[in-house]
Amino acid sequence: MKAGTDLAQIASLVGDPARANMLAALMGGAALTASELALEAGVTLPTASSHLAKLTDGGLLRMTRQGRHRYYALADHQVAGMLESIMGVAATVGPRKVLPGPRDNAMREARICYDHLAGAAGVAMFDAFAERGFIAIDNEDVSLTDKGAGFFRDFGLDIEAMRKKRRPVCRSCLDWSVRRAHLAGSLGAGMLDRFIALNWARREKDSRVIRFTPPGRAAFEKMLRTV
Amino acid sequence: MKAGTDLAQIASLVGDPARANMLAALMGGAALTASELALEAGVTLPTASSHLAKLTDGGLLRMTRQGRHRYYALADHQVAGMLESIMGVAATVGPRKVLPGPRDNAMREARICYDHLAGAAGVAMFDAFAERGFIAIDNEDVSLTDKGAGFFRDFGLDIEAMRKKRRPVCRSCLDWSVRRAHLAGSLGAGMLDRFIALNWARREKDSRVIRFTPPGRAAFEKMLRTV
DNA sequence: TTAATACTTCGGTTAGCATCGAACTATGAA
DNA sequence: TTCATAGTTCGATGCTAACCGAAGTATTAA
Repeated sequence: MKAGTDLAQIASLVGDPARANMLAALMGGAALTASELALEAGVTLPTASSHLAKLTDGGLLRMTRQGRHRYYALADHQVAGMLESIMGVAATVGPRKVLPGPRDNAMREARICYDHLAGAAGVAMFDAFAERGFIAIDNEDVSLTDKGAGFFRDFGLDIEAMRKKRRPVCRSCLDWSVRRAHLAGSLGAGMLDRFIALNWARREKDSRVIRFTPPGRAAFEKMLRTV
Repeated sequence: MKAGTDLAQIASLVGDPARANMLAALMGGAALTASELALEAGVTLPTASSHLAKLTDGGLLRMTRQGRHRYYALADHQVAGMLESIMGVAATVGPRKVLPGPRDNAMREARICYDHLAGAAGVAMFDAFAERGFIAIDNEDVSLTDKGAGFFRDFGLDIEAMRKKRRPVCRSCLDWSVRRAHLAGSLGAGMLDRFIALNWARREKDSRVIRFTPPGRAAFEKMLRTV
């Protein structure tokens, strides 16, 4: 019964449309200012300010001052994971009758999900790695194989450093747009970092869209084929 | 922006105290009648009925009629996972002053998490195995040692068969009730199977609670000590 | 048929909270 | 200092939704 109260407290924070829009915007991983979030949520500054205070008090956001700006970001990975899991449920039960506009198309193709690659490109990568036995999948659980560790090391990732961190190396994450799993965890984040470092892709400013460069797209697809 | 709306829709369903209490009660895995859930939520039948309709429409619950009863249960695995993840956030953020009721106590003590043992008993077992060097823990990653393989073989598990499967043999899984790791993967599942085969424990019907038999409890604790 | 149980629907009340404008605080620039 | 930008606090308003009692439907029991 007290469990229900805790549940309700957190969920009701997410359950308001204005706040939910702010949280969704922050799932891109970037920290945003109060004004930007107000715009994103479609409310005035005072309203946004009140919501942001609630979210921060509730432990869902953390705030850092920088000059006269206040940057808000998701508090931690656990919060991001919770939001993804709610989105996952929303995607499976939702009406799903939205015809995607041009911008949505880009989102469906490749976007950032907290800090790793999601969308069709993310799903394709996940499938390719599984196919080749670089990752082992057991329902919800994903683990890195020895064979995979070798490949990712060659690709420029520091697997040992990842293993030392508290964050899971491998995780699957359900994609709301395609309803398929993609690669999360520090491995997923590391791969996206590498793509950007190699100039295969870049983040679109103030958006969750990931744009592949033409040579990057080719290299990415080649990697999937040869994998 | 559409993402935020979906998010809010689902979260607001969970965000009402009465509904959250119902959902929490249903996390036990058992299907409950409308009257039972009304009692659980502390509201009258009409109010409960209205809430249950919303939850069912929203895709969070599924209902089956049986005579003049209507049994409600969580819609699927994904919904249960979402609730767990919200509880996880609530636990890290929340005041942590919950006095668990008798039923919650059983859940905290020993319950099933997918297919392996969780709760205090699961954590104790995990710690004991780690202590003795049967499993090696490197932050998130857990691996089976040679010494451990010998022990588990003697206990009746087919380690070689587990290694052949794609599923990771060893995994750790974070427990929301105690916030400590316990043993997942095929080894975790195998151990629980053995406990049940040995009649040390059994699953409570329509629930996630695991009940140890008195001799089973003694044998389990002896195993932990001698391990 | 009658009665009882299990649950839903309807209607009206109430309380909470999201919202905004206006005024206030704080940081930075001229 | 003065002005501008960024954000918060306050007070009033209005809408939503949770709630219950009473009446209605459905299923089983006698």
